[in-house]
Amino acid sequence: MHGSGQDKMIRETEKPRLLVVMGPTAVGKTGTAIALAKLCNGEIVSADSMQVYRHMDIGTAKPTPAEQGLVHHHLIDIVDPDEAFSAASYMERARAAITDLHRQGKGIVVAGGTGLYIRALLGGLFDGPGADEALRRSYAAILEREGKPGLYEILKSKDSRAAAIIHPNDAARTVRALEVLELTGVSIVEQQQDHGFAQRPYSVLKIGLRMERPLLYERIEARTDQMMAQGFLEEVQRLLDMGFSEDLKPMQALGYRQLVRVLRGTLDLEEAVRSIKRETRHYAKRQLTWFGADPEISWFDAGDREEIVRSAGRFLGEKSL
RNA sequence: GGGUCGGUAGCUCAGUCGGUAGAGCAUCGGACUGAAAAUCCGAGUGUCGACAGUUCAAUUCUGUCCUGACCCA
Repeated sequence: MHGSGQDKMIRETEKPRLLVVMGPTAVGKTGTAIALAKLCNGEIVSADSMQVYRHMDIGTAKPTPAEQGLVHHHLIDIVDPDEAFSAASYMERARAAITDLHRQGKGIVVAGGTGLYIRALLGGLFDGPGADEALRRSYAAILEREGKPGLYEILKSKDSRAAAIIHPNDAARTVRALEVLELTGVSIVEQQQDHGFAQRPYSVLKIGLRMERPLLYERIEARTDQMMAQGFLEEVQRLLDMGFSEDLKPMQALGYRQLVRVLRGTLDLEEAVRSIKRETRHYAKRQLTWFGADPEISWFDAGDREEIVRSAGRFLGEKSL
């Protein structure tokens, strides 16, 4: 016989169970996540690299106040656009939120389209140094002066293992590899291989939402038009008025960078909307590639809410067995 | 009605002094460990308007037709 005290102990020591809703942009993750959260008396932990920013609402397709009123959302509106943020900050804060929810006995639904953030949350990141702005500025200067070949030559001479993996044109990864080597003395490749995203702090059901490509693209275009109608351009103007520079990372995001140019008068509005639609399609394609490579994902038709709920119920139900 | 210039990839076009063709964008595929809506890599997907003639061989030359733009009436 099991006493209730023992049950409680088992429950407290077992890993938190997570429903993770993933898929390309505009496939309907928000609605599915809300439905699942209601099912399990849960709350939502967003896994979206843009929705973390305050004041960026329309362009990031953030859940509306009404939607956020239905179910509590975490990891949304947690930093200003001029604050540093990263996959590591995400991991730390999302894990804290999950620990909290688990203690409260709440259900937990992770939902988002940022593959790296989900991977970091579920598997960890190698224990390396964060961004070193001074170092990055100095490499940016080298890049400016000598171009990508010059930067890559430095990597080749200092870390041939990393150079073998990183493409000469990929300046972002070249800089990161140099940064890690300089700050730790150990090749980034070695540290990544040792780590291998091997942490398993959670018990997870990965729910992938799929949709026929033409329909997905239609939804992306319709949603872009809707964003414009809702005042996306005005939102960008507001951000600039608040003093957030167009050089900030989040202001380089899809849509924001085009609309900044419209406001600067260097891009035609119609052209900008076309560009946003096109690049959002490309973005969805990259997400599909990322998630498609994950063999742990169970895929569902985005519209088949019943089947998703049934599978989630089975996964969560095992908890009480 | 006459004339000129066009019709080649989904789009805009280049090209072949006759040996079945290639750029940009679109599209498709891939990578991704502290910027990830970022960054980067790869692939041409084609009745060369139609029919006929010349030719070993025609998308290319010739003719007719269809079609678009412009000019003259």
